[in-house]
Amino acid sequence: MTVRTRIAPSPTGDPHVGTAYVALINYCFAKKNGGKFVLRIEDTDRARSTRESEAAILDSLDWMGLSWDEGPDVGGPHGPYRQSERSEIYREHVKKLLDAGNAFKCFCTPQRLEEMRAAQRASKLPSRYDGLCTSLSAEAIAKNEAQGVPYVVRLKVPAEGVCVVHDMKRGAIEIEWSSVDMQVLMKSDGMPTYHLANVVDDHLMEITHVFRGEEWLSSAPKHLLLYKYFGWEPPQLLHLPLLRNPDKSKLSKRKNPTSILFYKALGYLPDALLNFLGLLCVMPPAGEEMMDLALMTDRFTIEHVSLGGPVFDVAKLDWLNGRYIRERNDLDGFLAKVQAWGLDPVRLRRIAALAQPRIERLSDLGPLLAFFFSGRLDVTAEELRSSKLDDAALRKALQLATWGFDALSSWETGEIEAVLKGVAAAVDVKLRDVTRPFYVAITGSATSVPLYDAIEILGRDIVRERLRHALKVLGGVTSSELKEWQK
RNA sequence: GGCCCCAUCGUCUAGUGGCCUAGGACGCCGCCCUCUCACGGCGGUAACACCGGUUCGACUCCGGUUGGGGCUACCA
Repeated sequence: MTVRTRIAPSPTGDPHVGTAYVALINYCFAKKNGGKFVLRIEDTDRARSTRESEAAILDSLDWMGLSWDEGPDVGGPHGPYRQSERSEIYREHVKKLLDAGNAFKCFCTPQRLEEMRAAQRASKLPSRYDGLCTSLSAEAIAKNEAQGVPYVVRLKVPAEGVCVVHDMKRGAIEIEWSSVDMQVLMKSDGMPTYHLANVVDDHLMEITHVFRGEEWLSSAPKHLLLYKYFGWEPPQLLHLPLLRNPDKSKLSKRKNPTSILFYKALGYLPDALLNFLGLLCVMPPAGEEMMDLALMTDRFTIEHVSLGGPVFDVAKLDWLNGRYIRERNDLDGFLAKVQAWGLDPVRLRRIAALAQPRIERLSDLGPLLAFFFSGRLDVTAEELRSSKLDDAALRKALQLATWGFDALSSWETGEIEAVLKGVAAAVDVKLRDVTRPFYVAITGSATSVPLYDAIEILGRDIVRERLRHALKVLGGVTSSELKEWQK
């Protein structure tokens, strides 16, 4: 049997370094065993999935040198590779489950479910669907459907016994069926949930090994149950540890840059970033930690995938990136990389347009534009402070802007301006008064090129990082402030 | 709270019962090189979470404790 692995990102945000890490492991295992590596887009969340995100994820994985044998862009024998285009397949499979009595229609309203969970929480019981709709008569179901009452389809779960999940590294894991929820398999909009789609697709796409994040471990019983209901052989499972922040919590963009785009924007080389991720799952040759993809593939073994959640150590990434810059490039190669990174004609033209009206000598460009070619700016609290806002209001403004920017679906000056206007209103000062500290935080100076353009050109990731830094030098935000401002 | 996973220097890790007075790498410190800095070279700092077993012998096996993490959605 041919080994087939997959990476199945959800296009609901920026391409995450964790996705690249999981992809790398799946890639290495497939290639090492002469198999295929498949890319599938899990866009069953209609509200959050976007084509822009999908494109960014594909571009980023490609940028890092991870190529797939089958996927939405290159096609393949098991397509389509985008779940939103496979609705009919899921519908058929849900029908099979329903007909066999392995799933049931649930007409409970979100309100009832919420009340149910609140009651369960109050009495300290595990949160789990109470099974009300499992006892609905055929007539009641028909009546509801005739009236057009929206419903979901839920998985029937054994009342007792244990499910044994075989993890390739952790061995047998026992989970009580009584702790497994009657998961929604098909949402009221007719789209499947991850749980259903992932099982159906992995089977149909003949995936033999599933290496995925540890966050899926506790839902593995649901997946195994589906394989059983369908009469299919489940793939081998291996749950990978989650990448961590320095404080050991799950790597999150709230605390650290997580987007591959950020690392690209800062001038990390794709080979270095990939090598760095490889150090977390491949044992390098003695005395040498530089590895290209071919070497990592060759050396990959699941025995050397460690289970402890690794901290994403930027200092080590920096060291490795430095080595790639100086050891893997002659001067011409280095120059080409510099040009590709910072002297992209389109970007440069936009920047030049901002600078031209504001300079008297070309040599004014350096100080005026340095912030476009920098990572973190070493801005101090003194520089950020303004007479119009006290520290608390200043922090609130920065935090609200961070949230506002994160929520933007499109990154362009109009939207950016709207966020800042909202922030000004929220802290009750004129726009120009709230804007000043943002100039400092983002451009490093209170006098600079237009802010909205600068923000747009710098990109979401660097802006988030600079706002985070500003917040940090101002003493950070307390959790009570966070709660208060969220309103 | 409940369920589950994990546990070697600050960080990434080697180590699969004796080879371990625990090895490497990053970071940090010192020295050398040197017009500065960086690079490079050399040296140093620093860990088996704890408590019980099993064993002639535990970093390695088992149990408990502690700590960390994940899940607990009509998100993935």
